[in-house]
Amino acid sequence: MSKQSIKLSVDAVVFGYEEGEISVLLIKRKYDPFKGKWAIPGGFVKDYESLENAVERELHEETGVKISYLEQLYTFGKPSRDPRGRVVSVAYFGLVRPNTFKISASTDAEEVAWFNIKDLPQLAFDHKAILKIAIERLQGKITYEPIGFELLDKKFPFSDLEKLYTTLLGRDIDRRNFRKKIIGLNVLDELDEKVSKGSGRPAILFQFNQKRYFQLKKEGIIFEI
Amino acid sequence: MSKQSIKLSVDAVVFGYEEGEISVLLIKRKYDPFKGKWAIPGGFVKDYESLENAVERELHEETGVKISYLEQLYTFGKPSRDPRGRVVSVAYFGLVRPNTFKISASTDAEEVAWFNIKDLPQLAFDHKAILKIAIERLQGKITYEPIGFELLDKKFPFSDLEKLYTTLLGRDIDRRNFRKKIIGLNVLDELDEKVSKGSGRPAILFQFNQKRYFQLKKEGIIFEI
DNA sequence: ACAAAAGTGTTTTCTATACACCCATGG
DNA sequence: CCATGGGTGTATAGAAAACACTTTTGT
Repeated sequence: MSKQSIKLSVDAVVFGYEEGEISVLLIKRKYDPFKGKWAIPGGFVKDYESLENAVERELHEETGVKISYLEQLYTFGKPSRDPRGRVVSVAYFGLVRPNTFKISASTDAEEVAWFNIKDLPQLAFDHKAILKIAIERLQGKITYEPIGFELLDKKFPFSDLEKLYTTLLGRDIDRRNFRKKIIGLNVLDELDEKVSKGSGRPAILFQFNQKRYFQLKKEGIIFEI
Repeated sequence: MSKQSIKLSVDAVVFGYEEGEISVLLIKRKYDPFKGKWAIPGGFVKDYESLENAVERELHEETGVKISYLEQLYTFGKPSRDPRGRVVSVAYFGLVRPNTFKISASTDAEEVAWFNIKDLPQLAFDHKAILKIAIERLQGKITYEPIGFELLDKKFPFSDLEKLYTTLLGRDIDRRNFRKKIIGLNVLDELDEKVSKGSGRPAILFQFNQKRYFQLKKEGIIFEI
C-alpha cells in the first residue's frame, strides 16, 4: 500500500463554438510518448494541489487558455492507458468562445489548435475515448440544461443561438417554436441594439440574464427542444 | 513528477431498498484514522488493477457484498480530505436488494451495517459529502432511467414499485397514472401468481423483462413521473 | 359485513408540434 | 425592386394530470 506507484493526471476537454462549428482544443505533443501526436491538454497533478487547480493550471500552461468553469467529466483508469506506467486521469470539460482567447503553445506542446469535432486527427493515449465521452456529454447537456452563455458572444442575435442548437443537435429545429420556448424561459434580455449581417433585416441583440441563467442550470431544467 | 506521492483509492456507495426504506451500506473502521467511525467501504487501488476491479474487490473484502454493476459517481480530490496525506478517491455507486446478501465484517472493518439514508451516523473523511452527491444522483436517476430491477425482488406486487418511487421521490404519486405509464413502457411481465399481504385483496406479481429493461436504460428514456 | 389493499377509465388541461407569410435592410 | 435573413401567431394532436369507485380477500 505505502509503495503504491499510481500517478494521477488531469485532462481538460475544452469545446468552442464559432460560426456553426463545434471545435475542441488540442495540443501537439513535444515529447515522447506519442511525440508529434495530437492530445487533449493535461498533465500530472502536484502533490498538494486540488484537481480543479491542476486542470486549470495545465490548460493554461499548455494552451494559454484560462477558464474557471471546468466540470468533472469522468475518471479514466485502465491500467494500460499510458505506456509509461500506471496513470489514472481525471478528465474535465469546459466551454468557451474561441475568439476570446489567444492560444499559444508552450511547455510540452509544440502546437495548439482548434479542431472541428467532425474532423479530428489521430490522438495520443486513450484520448479518442475521452473525447467520445465528452462529446456525448456535450450533446446530452443541451437537453437538460440551458447552454449558450459560455459559447456565444455577450451580445448575440437570436439566430446565433438557434444555429448553435441545430449544430449541437445535428438537425433542424422549428424557428418559431424554439424562439417561443427560449423566450418563455425568461433567460434572455432583449437589448435596444441591432446588428446587420450584410444583407437582410438587422437582428435585435440579446444577452443572457446571468442570474436567471445560473438559477435554471441549478434547477436542472428539463429542456426538450 | 516522477516522485509524485498521491495515492489513489476507490469507494463504493451501495444503496439498498427494503420495505419503504432506502439504506446505504457502511462499515465501522477498525483502525486509525477515524478508528471506530462509520465510513463508506473502499480502499487503495493496486498498481495494476482496474478501478472497477478495485472497487468490487474492496467492497467484497470489507462487507461480503459482491456486485457487478457499479457506476462511476465522482472523483474526490481535495488535498485535505485524508489526514494520512494526499489521497484521491474515485467513488462508485451501486444498487442492491439487501436481502440477497449476507453482510459480514472482515479486514479493516469492525462492523458492517445498513443505515437508513435519513438517519446517518457521523462519517469518516469527507464521506458525508460523497454520500450527499450519491443520494442526489440516485434521486436524479429515477427521472431519466427506469430504476427498480436492481432494488426489488425478482417477483413483486405492483405496489412495491409504487412505494419505491414514492420513497425516492419523497412525495405521493397518482397510482392510476403511474401504473398506466409503467405498463405502457412494456418492461413488466405479468405473472400468474398472486401474493397476499395479510389483509386486503391479493396482488398480482410482476417481474421485469430484463431485455426490455436494459434496452430502455441504454436509450436513456426520459421518464417523468 | 367490514376493513384493507388492489385494480381500473374518462375527462380536462397543458404542452409540443406543425405550418407560411410579412418585415427591414443592403445592394 | 429584388435578394437575404429576421420576426411573428394560430390550430391540431398528443401527453400529463386530475379524479373515485369497484373488487377481492382476511377476519
